[in-house]
Amino acid sequence: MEKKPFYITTPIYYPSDKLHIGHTYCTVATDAMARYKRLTGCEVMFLTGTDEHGQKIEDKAREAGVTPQRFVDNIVQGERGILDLWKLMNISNDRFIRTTDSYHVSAIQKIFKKMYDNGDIYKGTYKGKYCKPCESFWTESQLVDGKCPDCGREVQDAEEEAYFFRLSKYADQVRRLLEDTDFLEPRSRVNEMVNNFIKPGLEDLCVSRTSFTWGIPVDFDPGHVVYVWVDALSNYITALGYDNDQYDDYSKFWPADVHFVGKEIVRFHSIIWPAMLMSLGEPLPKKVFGHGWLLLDGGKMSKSKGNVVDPYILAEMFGVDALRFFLLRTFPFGSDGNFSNEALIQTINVDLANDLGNLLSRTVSMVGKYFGGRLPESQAEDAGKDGELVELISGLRARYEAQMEQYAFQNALAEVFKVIGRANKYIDENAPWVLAKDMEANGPRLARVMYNLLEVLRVSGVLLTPFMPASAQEVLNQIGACEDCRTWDSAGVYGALEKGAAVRRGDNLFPRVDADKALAQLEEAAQAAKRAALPDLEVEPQLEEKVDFDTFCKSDFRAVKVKACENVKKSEKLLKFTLDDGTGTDRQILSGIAKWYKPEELVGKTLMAIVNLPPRKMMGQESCGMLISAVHTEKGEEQLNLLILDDKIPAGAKMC
RNA sequence: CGCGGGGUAGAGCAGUUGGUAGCUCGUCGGGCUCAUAACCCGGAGGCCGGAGGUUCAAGUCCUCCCCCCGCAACCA
Repeated sequence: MEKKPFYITTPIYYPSDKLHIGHTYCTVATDAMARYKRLTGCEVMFLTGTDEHGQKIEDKAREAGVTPQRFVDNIVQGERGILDLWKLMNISNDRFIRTTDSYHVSAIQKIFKKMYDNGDIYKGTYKGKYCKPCESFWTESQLVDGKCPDCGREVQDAEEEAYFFRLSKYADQVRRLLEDTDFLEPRSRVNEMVNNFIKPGLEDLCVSRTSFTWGIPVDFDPGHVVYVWVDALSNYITALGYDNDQYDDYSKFWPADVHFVGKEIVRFHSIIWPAMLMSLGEPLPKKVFGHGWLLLDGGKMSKSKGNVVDPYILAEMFGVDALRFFLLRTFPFGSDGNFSNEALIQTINVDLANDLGNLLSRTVSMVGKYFGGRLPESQAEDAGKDGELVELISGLRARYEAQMEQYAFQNALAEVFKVIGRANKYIDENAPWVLAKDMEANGPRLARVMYNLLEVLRVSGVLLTPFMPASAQEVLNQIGACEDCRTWDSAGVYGALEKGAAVRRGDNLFPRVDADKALAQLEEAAQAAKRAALPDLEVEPQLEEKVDFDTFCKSDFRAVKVKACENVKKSEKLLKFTLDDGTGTDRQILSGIAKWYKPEELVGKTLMAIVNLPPRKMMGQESCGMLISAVHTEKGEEQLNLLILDDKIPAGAKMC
């Protein structure tokens, strides 16, 4: 039988920075959906990727002193980059598109030309405010107090030649699409779009730029590059081979079944993207789903707030499956959710360790203890005691499916865990350890109790596979599920597990997390990350104030030789130097550099000192002058290097 | 009156078309011992942001007000 195609996408992410937990959330959700569809027998195309052009990347690359291409290469392919992250998170995307891929670039040029030729893209002028020193355009609303938001200087009216897309032409069609169909979900987003953007009147959209060069050139008009809309949104079709020879699945997979997008880009996907496709005469995607954000302390996550959560740290600490599960189990997909480490740990401990992990552990252990790991064929059911559980198992797949089809991951998982909870209760009701006291009489009954528990684990295991691929397989392995009873079909029926399947006890699937310890570790990791984010190298800014030559000349700098050096008792910072300053009398200087130097390594060195500072007492000892050091900051940590001079310079030589 | 979302037990959330207010954690008490000090049962704890209104009946519909959050057009 022909498999039903299913095409699902994440947004393509903007690699100006490393990705955070919010991106991970969206990608994990898409992955769970893709795996679910594969499980049900669809032929799935799961696309994700990166949107790599634009001013911001160009600027960031310049700051970093590399070409834009190298800059994005590093974030995408580099260590702990985007590809690494998706590998770590066990993301099963079939394709990964980068807007710098050559096939995409040439396809975009064709698409742009096509829309130009059909009259939907035309040349006009883009009016704005221009800041000359910054060489940047701003809109009226971006200005801060009427001045350039970057440098605060005055801006001037300016015009720039640009291409525009006739978005206005499609306003009515798009409005009907939004209001009369379930193209955009959740429904609450529709009002927002219509009220905010369509009702006030859709203006034509500026789709090219001349103010930067890091973009796809408009091939028939040098100097212009394609601006983000056409470039980025079209990825969903170019990745299938639209207007290029790299791939050839367009007819098979387009229109997409669903685009998962964050609520901040719903506008682009529900207004601009359909309009573009209308212009191209191509079918529209079946659905755009705008999911919510993960908030921290009720507010938005952002670099500037310094509250960005690093998925690497969490995955490494708690396990990939636990993190994936948490994200989809805890938050309704359509609305915002409050992320916290406490909630993550709680979910792991309650759902995964106490309920699921412990159910597996106690069940497998009892099958081992009472039956040597293999249940007998002869089992005695007790309709009164088993009925409710058996019915729950039989209907679970259908309830799960109903929720999954609405992208209600949270509810789908709640259904699974309702049954897991019921199974734990079932153990209590049937007290297998009591039955086991008389195996002769109760053996078959006990076997059936255990079998029912294994069935709960089997069906749950199958249905949890899209969320926790590795752990769910381990559940199925431990209960000895055969290949045929791990399928979607088998998850829909009670009794698919072979009666005599052999269990195999394994390690604890989800160990309990020690919350206090884990939180302390996370705090530490966060601090470390903060340090790593500090600039590699910082030096003090130069003084604005001038010093006159005479004043400068009053400072008497001399070469000095270290005759002896020792730590000052009871002082952590001070070293005591005995110096030859060329006068024939030893000079003593105390210097707060013990953190950087050991006394013995400095003996015999030639250093630089200012010798006419007034003597000063430190820790009860006199210091006559000061040794000169170079200081700078690395990763926020102060670094110090003494000026060590050439040994051929004689003691007492004047510095000038 | 720019737009949208939200204000429900100590915390975090669910509440479909109006009909006795639920879940998880925490807390208090009990049970069990197979299991990852886990599991099971029970109790306490809410005038569902405030004020009006519709209705036999409102967290759920209508009006007004207060508070929190996000977005506000080329910023990807």
